[in-house]
Amino acid sequence: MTSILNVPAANQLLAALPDVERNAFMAECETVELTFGEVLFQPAEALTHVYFPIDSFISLIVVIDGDNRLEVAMAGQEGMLGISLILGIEEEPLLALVQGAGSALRINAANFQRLLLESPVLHQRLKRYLYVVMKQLATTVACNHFHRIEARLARWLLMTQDRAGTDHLQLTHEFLAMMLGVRRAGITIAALALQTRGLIRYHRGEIKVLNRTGLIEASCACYAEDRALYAKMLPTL
Amino acid sequence: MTSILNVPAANQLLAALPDVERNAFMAECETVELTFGEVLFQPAEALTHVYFPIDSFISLIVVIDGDNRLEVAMAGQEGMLGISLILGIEEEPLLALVQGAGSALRINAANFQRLLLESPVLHQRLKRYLYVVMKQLATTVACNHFHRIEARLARWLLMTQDRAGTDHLQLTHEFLAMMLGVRRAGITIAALALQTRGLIRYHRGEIKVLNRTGLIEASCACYAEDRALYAKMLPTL
DNA sequence: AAGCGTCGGCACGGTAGCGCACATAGCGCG
DNA sequence: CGCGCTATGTGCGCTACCGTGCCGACGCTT
Repeated sequence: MTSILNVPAANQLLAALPDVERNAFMAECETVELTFGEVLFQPAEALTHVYFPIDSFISLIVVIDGDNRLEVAMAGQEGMLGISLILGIEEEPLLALVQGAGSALRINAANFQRLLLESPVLHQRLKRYLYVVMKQLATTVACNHFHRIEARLARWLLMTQDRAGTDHLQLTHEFLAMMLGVRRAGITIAALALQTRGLIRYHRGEIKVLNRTGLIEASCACYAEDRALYAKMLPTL
Repeated sequence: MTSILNVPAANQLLAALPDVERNAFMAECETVELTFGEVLFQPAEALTHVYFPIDSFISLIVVIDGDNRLEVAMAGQEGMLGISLILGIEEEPLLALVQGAGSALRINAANFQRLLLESPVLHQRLKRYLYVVMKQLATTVACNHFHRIEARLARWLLMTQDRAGTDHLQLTHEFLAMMLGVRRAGITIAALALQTRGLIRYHRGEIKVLNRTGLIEASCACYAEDRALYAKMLPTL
């Protein structure tokens, strides 16, 4: 009887909903397991489902000039995938790549749009989330432009840690280089600097965050700003 | 009698509306003159009005680390200012700086939100515009990261020309440097290269576009992509 | 225990763009 | 006509990062 109340709390956008709305929403959802490297959306492809990660997390990536790639946003249990459907647009602008395996709630696009009309609190909450993502996108333009690799790497590790919900991440330098749009050698140098300062430790694709506070200091202010904006717009209650 | 039909056609978001919706909207609008350098919104400030430029155009700027500035979007007669109000959020994330003096339609925030509920075509059109801006933001992250100053400058000049509606722009290197987040000397070099190729001519703050096609070739593909997306999502009819 | 693929450290020369500073040159104003 | 302001050109040394390629180390497989 109470099981329905325990499960959905895992996604922060859904957790704070009134019971009626959440139950109606959950009734249309299915739980899916996402595997590392899976592509949820291709740019400009028709959007058939919307995802609410529970313990998985997904990178949103711009593909430019054919082969250049750059991560511009990330979604985990604090967010959702398929935000353009909030606007009634049935395609996603970005490549959505599963970066942390785990489960997510999934809902059919048509049902999602219908429920949006019937669930005012959900609708408002998702519009606020969309706003947060937009502002973060704008910040990211400037962050990528002005901040050095080391600070951006620190920010990125923190964001990932928040979404993964563990201090133990599985990431190679190669992968990080693609996310930040830089050389692998560039990541090696930055990661080495963070490790030397005792903030992280890594070894063959396993990164452990040792000192979160120090990592925040090493990152640019963009990380703290992102968090503050989310907390302000989408309080957990 | 027909005057109401002539004026509003100037803004592309409003021009394509059914008469009923447009008339209702226009009834709440006032025309204002915007002057160069005027600030329409400060980041995180309460949003009292929404603007639909007619022949003015406005830069949306991220302010980061206290003093760094970078333009991340632009709005002219093809767009609007105050997009977050489409989502029901009464603050803007960015600094809105009038870059081309001219007129704009202005509407009170409360009336705007009310009209949105009563005008389905307008609402849908604005949601599509918001999507376009979001995708352009994402593209801009990558553009600023991967493309060189010269290409970005060319793109920027083209975007500005479209919004100014003339091949004669008033812009100093100093100003361009701020928009692109680079040194003035960097702009001098890039502008000189474009001038040498016969694409533009400039002199003490006056820039003339001589060869639009050539300028498009000199710019990165981002310009053409932006245009294509807008045309696809918001056909002029 | 040997082999092999993956991961990370490192070195090389090259380049875009930086910060700074200074020089020139139109243009308006008295 | 000359003064001063603003806009532009340019030079210098410097930094961050690039592309490439190599090598060693680890650890999984057989």
